[in-house]
Amino acid sequence: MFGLKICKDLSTEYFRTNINGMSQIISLETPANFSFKYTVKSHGWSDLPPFELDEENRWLNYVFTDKNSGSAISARISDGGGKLYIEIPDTEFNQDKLLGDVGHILRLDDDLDDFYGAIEKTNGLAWVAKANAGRLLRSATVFEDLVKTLCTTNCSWSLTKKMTTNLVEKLGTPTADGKRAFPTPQALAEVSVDFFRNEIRAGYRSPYFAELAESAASGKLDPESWLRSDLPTAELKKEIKAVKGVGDYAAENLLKLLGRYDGLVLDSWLRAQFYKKHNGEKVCADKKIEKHYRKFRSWRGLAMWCDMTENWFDEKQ
DNA sequence: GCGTCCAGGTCTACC
DNA sequence: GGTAGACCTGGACGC
Repeated sequence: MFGLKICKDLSTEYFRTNINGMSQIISLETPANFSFKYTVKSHGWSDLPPFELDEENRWLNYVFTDKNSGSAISARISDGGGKLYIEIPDTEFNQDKLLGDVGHILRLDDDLDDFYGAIEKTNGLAWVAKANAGRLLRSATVFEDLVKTLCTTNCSWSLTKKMTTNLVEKLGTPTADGKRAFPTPQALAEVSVDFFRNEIRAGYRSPYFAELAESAASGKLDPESWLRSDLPTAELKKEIKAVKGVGDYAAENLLKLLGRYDGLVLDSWLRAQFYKKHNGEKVCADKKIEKHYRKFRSWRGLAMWCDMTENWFDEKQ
């Protein structure tokens, strides 16, 4: 396992450099089969604030929150071949927590050997292991991923971006350099349903957001506990679906970000991609899609995602 | 510029 | 368990 443990091990080996006395750079070792490029572009999250991706200059920006102090800092993460370099302002911030969060969002502790083994003999998927793809970018908290997933339901990607941007800009903790973190459950719980409707443009989802924020802020619901849950995936899915506004698609999307790939996360886009690639552009039942990926067992959701997003990457590594 | 239609996933009521 | 209609927004399109 990489992630937190390794981050702790590295905590005494920080590589610090002052840049004009304004910022410092911390380095973090990555697993041998980690690809920065394939991870940050693994799905649409890098397009949503507080993520900011610069493909040309190869860095990913994210605004981290220190839960204890309540402060937020903007961090620029870039790849240095075997290491990540994280540039942060030269200010007081819990660096162990920051490194843990970086490991979490980039899935450094994901063990994909079994997945690569499951797909290595499958025509059309060999590139995945070769490119070290398969790590799916996620937010620093499950709560943030849950809210963002709700923002993807029943709307266009542009509306998802709009809602997420409004949440961050109107309710996120500001950083010293003018950026904002994703709002905490407490910050969301302080605004009304009308605020979600009129300011966030969440439409009919507004009461769902208000209810979710209230539950998470009061401690009645603890989305972070799902990361450590021992429940079988079907049971955990049932628990996630108990959140108003979360149906099959949203629950499976969140499970995917929790590291459980049993579900295919079928939405209209994914179905259309499958019809195009494997069914002669003809519509078919979901059961046929499920049958196609059944052989990958607990990895079927990740196998399908990689299969459908193959053409997102210009050249294979 | 305005009106209309459509896509998108979930909830609720009903069978 | 399956199905139909409502929910709401932004984009596309026609006028």
